[in-house]
Amino acid sequence: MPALRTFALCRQISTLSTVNLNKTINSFIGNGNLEEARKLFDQSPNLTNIVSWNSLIAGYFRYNNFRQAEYLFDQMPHRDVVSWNTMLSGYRNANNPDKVYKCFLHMNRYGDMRPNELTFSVAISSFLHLDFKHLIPQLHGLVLCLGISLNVFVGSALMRGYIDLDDYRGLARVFDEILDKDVTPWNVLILGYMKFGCTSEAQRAFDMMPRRNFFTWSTLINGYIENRKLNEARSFFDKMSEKDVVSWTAMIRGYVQYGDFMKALKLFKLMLNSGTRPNHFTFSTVLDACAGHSSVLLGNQVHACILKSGFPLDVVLLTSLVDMYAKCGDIEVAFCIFELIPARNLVAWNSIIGGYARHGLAERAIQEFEEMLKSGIRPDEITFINLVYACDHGGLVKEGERIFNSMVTDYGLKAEMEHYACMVDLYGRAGQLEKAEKLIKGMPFKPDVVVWGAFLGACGLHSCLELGEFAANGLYTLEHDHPAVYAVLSKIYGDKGVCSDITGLDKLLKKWRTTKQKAGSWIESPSSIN
DNA sequence: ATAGGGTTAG
Repeated sequence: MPALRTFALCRQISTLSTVNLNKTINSFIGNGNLEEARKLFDQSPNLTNIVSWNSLIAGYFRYNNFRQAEYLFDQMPHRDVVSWNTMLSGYRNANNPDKVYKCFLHMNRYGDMRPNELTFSVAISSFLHLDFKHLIPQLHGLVLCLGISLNVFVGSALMRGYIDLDDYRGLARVFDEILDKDVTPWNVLILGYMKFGCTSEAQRAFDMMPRRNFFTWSTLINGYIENRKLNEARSFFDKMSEKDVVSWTAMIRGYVQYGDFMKALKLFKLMLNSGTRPNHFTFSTVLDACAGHSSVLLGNQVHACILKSGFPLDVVLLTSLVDMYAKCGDIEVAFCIFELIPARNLVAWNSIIGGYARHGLAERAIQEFEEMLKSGIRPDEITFINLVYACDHGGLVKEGERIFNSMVTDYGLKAEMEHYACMVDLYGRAGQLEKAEKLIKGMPFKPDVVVWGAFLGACGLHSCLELGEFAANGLYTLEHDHPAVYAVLSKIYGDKGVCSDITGLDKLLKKWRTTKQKAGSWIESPSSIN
């Protein structure tokens, strides 16, 4: 009897100490003191239980010490479902879906462990926006087979999966099946409807949901922006009670995206007056607006605003400045700022090369390209669009041809529509119409309006009747009343003294005169934000 | 001890 009592007492003491040990370890981890936590853990091997192991593993993941987390996991005498989930969630937060996948397989194959809701919520959410997303319906099947209920976490993750897979019905079905929906599944539903372009369904969900939070409003507004409904977006944006930097920036960005630069800049001014402080996302977006508006005056004001705000000029911000000055016509200032960028990345190089290209400074564009290669940055498709564009506008036919070919042979990049359009323009301007024709005929996809337009323009420039008709025909198949068709053809016919054999060309010409596209200077007169 | 939504650069 006394022996039994002693045993019970010991047990109680040891249980208490284990709880205390866990508490102490956790408080060390909470303070970021992993070393102390580990020391304590190692010093009391007979007091550690599975909770302390799991805590330490989670702690190592939190501070990105994957090696130690994996080491401890391997050393564990027993693992429970929390141990596995901790590993999955650690890998998920480290953006390592590959390891999530392997760990999930391992858990089910050898772990003799039944996955729970948390397992699925973590696994599914790691597979979003990736090739792994095709596993998501299978995981859904497994959830059903195991009789696991669709709680808000699993449900929301699954909904996002179906959005990813463009499965409208999957999305709606999962939403219906979620038990005790809180605000998140509703938000995801709005997100999905907006992604599918169903703005009125999204609006209806917004109207009928029982509770809304900040994300609900953001999701609705961003959805309207995505669907080009700027007025709706703005009207909800104005009704939003607590706007933060992100919502302001998203709204400003929306205007920039659709070319309404002045509205973007005015909204930026409202933002400053509202007391919300811009961050580098905002500044970068606003500089984009200045660039689009081609107003170096506004750009200067924003530049001054950035300097005054004491905001650190990082690569992104400096690149936006380079782009802004280049697009506003001040390529020399753009270059000065470019030289200030300490660690130039691909986008920074592309900006300056693009700037030179737009200014017709082909040699300098190519020179910067060489520098870029020397610094070990690999060019991408955009780099080559800029380079070919530079050669096009600088009249460097041979060089353009060489660069275009090296893109494919030396860098393994695929020529896209814009590359072809530039090359056609390049050959066309130089009068090498046959080469342009050959390029068009050899394209792996159907030429678009820009390609045909460039070719047709070249035919007009060099008054080539036969190819001009070929080009006009190509353009006509895409757009029946493209004004360039009649303009260019009538010029060629005039030059060649050929009678129009297109029925009603004169009538069409008259129509063209009335619908002629408005031309405007790229550089607008400076104006202030008001 | 492990879990979920919105914004950058060409």
